[in-house]
Amino acid sequence: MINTTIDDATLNKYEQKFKALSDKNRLKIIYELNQKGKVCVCDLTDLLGLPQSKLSYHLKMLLDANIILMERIGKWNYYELNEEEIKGLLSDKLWCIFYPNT
Amino acid sequence: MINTTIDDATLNKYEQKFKALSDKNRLKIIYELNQKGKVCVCDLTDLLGLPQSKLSYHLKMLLDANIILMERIGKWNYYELNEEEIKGLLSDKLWCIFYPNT
DNA sequence: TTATCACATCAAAATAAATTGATTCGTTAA
DNA sequence: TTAACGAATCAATTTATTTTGATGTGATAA
Repeated sequence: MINTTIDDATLNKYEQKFKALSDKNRLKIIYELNQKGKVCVCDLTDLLGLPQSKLSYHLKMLLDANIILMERIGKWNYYELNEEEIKGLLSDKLWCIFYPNT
Repeated sequence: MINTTIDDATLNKYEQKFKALSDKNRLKIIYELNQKGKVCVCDLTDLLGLPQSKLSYHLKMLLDANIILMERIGKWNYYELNEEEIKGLLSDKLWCIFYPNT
């Protein structure tokens, strides 16, 4: 057997993605985005009861990991799940538990 | 629509599992365990070039998250992947990229 | 029995991530 | 224009995680 190894770029990439998923606030954000679809930050602060700067911080973690997508419309920033990315990452079983609306 | 929510125990559980996956050392451990099957700690220190206490720390993270399993045989501790758990967590696509021997 | 091996655990230090409140920036409404 | 709004960003602090080296523990071999 060839002694295969795993390249650093791949490790970094998945480290980042799992880090993004490894926080209760962010898991709740993902849950809410699945429930509501495309949501602006001001609505998410209400839904989650988080202060704005904290929410922005966590949204950025998820955005940088490509787990969510952003679209600016006027003065609102709308966020939604990047379903393709999430499905490439998580099992069907987990998707069903976590994201029951799909 | 009923305003469903997600319970705290579930959030805690997945937070822990994703945290366990969100570290390069631990991703490498998982990769090696997949390559080699059941491996004792002393062999893993060689394979990964990590000091023993550091390796023990990361193995504990993975063990606590139920991502790996341990068996003590004589004075050796053998670790292996908990494949069932991992497959319940990660997508097939990711499994293939990360764990090419299955 | 004692020495050694394989490993876990511990306490301290170093590093990283999250929280907070304030500030800034672009957009729109007055 | 300017005031207000929606949201990002920043600096300081708090909190959590990781690393390190040392010590402890149970199993085996001498």
